[in-house]
Amino acid sequence: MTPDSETHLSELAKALAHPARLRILQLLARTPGCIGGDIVGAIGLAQSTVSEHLRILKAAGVISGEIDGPRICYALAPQAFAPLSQFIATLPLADDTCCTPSPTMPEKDLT
Amino acid sequence: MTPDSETHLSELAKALAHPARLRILQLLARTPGCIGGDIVGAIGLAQSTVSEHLRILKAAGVISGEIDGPRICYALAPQAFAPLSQFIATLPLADDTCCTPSPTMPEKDLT
DNA sequence: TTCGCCTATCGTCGATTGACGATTTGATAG
DNA sequence: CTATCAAATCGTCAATCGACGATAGGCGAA
Repeated sequence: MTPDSETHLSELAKALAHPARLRILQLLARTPGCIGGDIVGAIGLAQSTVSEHLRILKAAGVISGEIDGPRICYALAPQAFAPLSQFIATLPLADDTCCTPSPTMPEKDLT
Repeated sequence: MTPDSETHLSELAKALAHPARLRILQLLARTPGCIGGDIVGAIGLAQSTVSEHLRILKAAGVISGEIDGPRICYALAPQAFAPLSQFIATLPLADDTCCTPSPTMPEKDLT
């Protein structure tokens, strides 16, 4: 794992690390066509705040914004999350570690 | 999607949203047995900083810490990431949206 | 051109995060 | 009991984040 890919992965994760951004992504996934300012109404935050979240998502490369006349058409770039999925998928290699209490049912840990 | 699960997902993502924590998770995944303070040496941060990252990971439920004599045995809880993987997996539903430039090859977007 | 709508950017604010050294807690060894 | 080592917690600091209102820019309609 190069420091580069580490940074990239953490930036991908950061894009998902906010409820508002999760909602935006879901909204994009659900909406059949293009969507612009309707996002503001659906999310319930100020227009400038939503724009900022969209900027973050775009900077992370997980959405793209196409200018479509007076508005903008946002679309998911689902492939962008592949590295993150892969990373998660490679983690459970160690499910036979010495003292895992119960990986399949970790109800109580010493929080 | 309940507000609850939104929060939970964003917290899972936040656990991954830092290079040091990614490195810790990888280290845990790679290490055959238990591991305690060796993490500090491997990560290259101060002991208190590493301890804080471990606390965050534990709070997110993605690792568990078992007291093992004078040290602590940390172990992954790989299942913890399942909700996040699922969320990502459900996103590409909209790959037929009106104006996706090219979901399979989004080389250039209007960054 | 001028108006109105949609989006982006700017500036500011409080809250949170990340890092560190210093200190405290906990358990084993002597 | 005391020394020692590992880990957690505390206190502090700079940096980043998230939200907002205000403002600026782009485009179509009148």
